[in-house]
Amino acid sequence: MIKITFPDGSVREYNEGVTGLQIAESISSRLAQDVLACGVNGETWDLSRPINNDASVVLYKWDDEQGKHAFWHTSAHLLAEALQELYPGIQFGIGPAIENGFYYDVDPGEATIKEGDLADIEKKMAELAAKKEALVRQDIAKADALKMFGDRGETYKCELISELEDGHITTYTQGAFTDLCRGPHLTSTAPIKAIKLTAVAGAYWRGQEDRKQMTRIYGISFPKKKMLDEYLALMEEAKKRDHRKIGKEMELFMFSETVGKGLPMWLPKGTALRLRLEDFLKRIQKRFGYQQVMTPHIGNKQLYVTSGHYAKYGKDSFQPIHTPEENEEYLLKPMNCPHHCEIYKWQPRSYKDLPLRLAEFGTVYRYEQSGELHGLTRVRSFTQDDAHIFCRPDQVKDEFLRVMDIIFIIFRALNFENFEAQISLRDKVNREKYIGSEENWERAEQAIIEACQEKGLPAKIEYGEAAFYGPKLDFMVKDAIGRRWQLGTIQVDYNLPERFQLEYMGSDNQKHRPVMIHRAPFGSMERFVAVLIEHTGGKFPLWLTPDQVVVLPISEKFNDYAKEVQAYLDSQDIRAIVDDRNEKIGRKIRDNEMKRIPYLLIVGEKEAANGEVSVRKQGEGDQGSKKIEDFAKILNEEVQNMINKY
RNA sequence: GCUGUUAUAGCUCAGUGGUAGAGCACUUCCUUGGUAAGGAAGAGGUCACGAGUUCAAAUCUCGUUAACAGCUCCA
Repeated sequence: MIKITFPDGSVREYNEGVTGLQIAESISSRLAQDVLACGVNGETWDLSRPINNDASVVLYKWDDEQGKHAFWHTSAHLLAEALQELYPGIQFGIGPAIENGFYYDVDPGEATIKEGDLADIEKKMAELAAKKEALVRQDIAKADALKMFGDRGETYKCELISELEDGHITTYTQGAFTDLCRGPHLTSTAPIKAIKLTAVAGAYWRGQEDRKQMTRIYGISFPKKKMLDEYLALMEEAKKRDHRKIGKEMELFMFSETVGKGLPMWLPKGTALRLRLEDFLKRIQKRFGYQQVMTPHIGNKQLYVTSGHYAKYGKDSFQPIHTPEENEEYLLKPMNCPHHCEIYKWQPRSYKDLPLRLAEFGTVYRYEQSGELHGLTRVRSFTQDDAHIFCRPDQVKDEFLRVMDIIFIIFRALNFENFEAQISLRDKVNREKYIGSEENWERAEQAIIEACQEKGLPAKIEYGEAAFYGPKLDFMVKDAIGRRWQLGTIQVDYNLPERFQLEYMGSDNQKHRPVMIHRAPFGSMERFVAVLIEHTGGKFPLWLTPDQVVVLPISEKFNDYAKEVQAYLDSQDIRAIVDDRNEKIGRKIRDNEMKRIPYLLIVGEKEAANGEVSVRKQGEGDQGSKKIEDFAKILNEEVQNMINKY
C-alpha cells in the first residue's frame, strides 16, 4: 500500500501502481468524469500512469491550467493524427498547448495547407476523436527512437531526439499515430467534443529565421460544443475593442497609402486627446524636476556612428538623406538619445547640476519590417514620451525609483491594473552582441533588480531581452485579444556616456563620467493610445475623451437654446457638441450613446424656460434636470478630481 | 522580410465570365417629437493599381500596392 496525500492535507491508502484516474474514481464517479490530468509531487502526470510510491496528488479538471493544458496537448496530437491521414508523408515539428488552445508545426512537403483546408481537417479530427482512442505512453531508448522516427523520415523529430538525454524519452500513441512527447495527456481523445482550427501561418523551425519555415496550424478545443461557441463569441466581442476599428469610428487617427505604410496621421479629435495626455505627463514631469527640450527630426550620420546605432541598425533603417553637398549625409532620427547627449555636452557640467533630466516628446522614425506593422502599436514614425536622466553613479538607483513612481502614477490615473513588469537582462551565454564593459552591465543589472525589490514590484526576469547597450525594465500590457505590448520602459545606459565622452566635474575637482537613464512612461504616444483604446473600448476617462457632452434638442425649435448651452459649456472649458439633426429624441439618444459620449444633455421647452439641462449619463440613463451652471460646475469638479490627485 | 488570407459606395458587407447590390451614414422633403432606431425620395462606385487570357474581365491568371492572422524582428 502507498499513502496518497491530497491538497487539503487528508491522506488515503491505495494499492501500489494506482493511477490518478482510479484515485478519482475512488472519490466520486462525477470527479472521475471531469478529471483531465493529475499532479504527482508537483509534476503533471497522465491519469493512466501508475503511481508506485507515497505521493502528494492533485486532480486537475478543466478549470485548472494543467487540466486545460493536457486537453489541448492531446488535441494537438489529434490534429497531427488527422494530418497524417490526410497528408501522407507529412513531417511533424512540435505541437504544444498554448495559452488559448494549441498548434502543430508541420512540413507537408510538396503540398500546401491553406485556410480553406482547415474545415476538412477539423472534420477528420472529429471523426478520429469519436473513435475514443486511448493515448498510450511508452518509454523508449534513444537509439530506438532515432531508428523509429528515422525510418519514417521524420528529420525534425530526429533532430529533437538527438538533443534529448537517453532514458528520459517517451512516446505517446493513439490509434495509428505515434509522437515523440513528454506528455502529459488525456487518457483518450474521447473528451474532445468541439474543435475549431483557427488559423494557418508560417513559423520558422525552432524560431530561427534562417531555418525552414514550417506550416503552423492553430486550433482550440473544448469538452462541450457550448464552450466553443462561447469562446468564439468572446473573441468576436474582443474584436469590437480593436483600436483600429474604434480609432476610425471615433475619428482619432488614419493611414494613407499615399503617405506610406506605418505612418499614422492624427485627426483633430485624436490629436486633442493625445495633447491632453502629453500635458498630463508634462505636469507630472515638471514636479519631478524634468526640463522640456526640443530637437530636430534629423541628425548627421556621424551622430549615429558615434552612438553605435549606425553600425547596429544602419542597413535596416531608413537610408541616409543626401544633400547637395557631396558626402554630407543625414539620418531621420530613430531615437532621441544622441541629440540629448549633445545638449548635455553643450556646456561643462558640475556634479551640482546632476541629475539633469531632459524630456522631449520626440518623434522618431524606424524602418520596421513590413510584416511587423500593426495599427498604432507598431509603426514607422512614432513619438516617444522620452527623457534622459544624466546622473552620478550613486544616484542611479534613486533616479530609477523616481521614474518608477511616474510610471505608477500614469498607470493608476488611466486604470491600467493588469500590467506585467519584465526585467530584460543579457543573454547568459551569447554576449558578443552587447556593447559596454562587463562591470558596467553587472552594476546596471543589479540596480534594476534592487529597485524592483525596493518597490515590491513583482517582475519577471528575461535573459537575452536586453537592449544592446544596456538592461531595462519594461511594463507590458495586453491588448483586446491578449497580445502583449510593451508600454513604459526604463533603461540604464553606461554606454552612450562613454561613446559621447560625457563628463562632469566632481566635488573632488576631477572629471567623471555620468550615467544615463532612458525612460518613457507611455512608451510611445501611438502605442499607448492604441492600448488605452482597447482597454476602455473607446470609453475614455472624462478628462481625456474627445467630446465630453452632447446637447440634444427635443425638436428643431430648441436648436438655438442647445447652441446657447454649448457656448456656455465652451466658456467653461467643457467640450460639447450639438446634435441638431431632424430626428426624434429617442434616435438622438441611441446614436450618441453609441458614440461613447459621457454626458447627454436633453433640452426642450421646460429646460429652455428655466435655464436647465436634463442630464443623461452614458450607460446610466436619466439623471434628472439641473441648472446649466450647476452641471458645468459638477462636470469640471469631476475632471479636476480625476487629474489633480496625481 | 517569410507563410496564409483579403481588397466592391464614407462604414459594414453580399454578389458574379455578359460593364454592380443591401443596410447604415449622407442630401432633400414630410413629420416637431421628452430618454436607445418615425416616414419618403435622392445622390454616391473605372469593383485597390498594372498587365495578360477571352468575342467579353469587377469576376480567371500573373505582377504591384495596402490591410489582416501568425512567425521572425523591435535601438
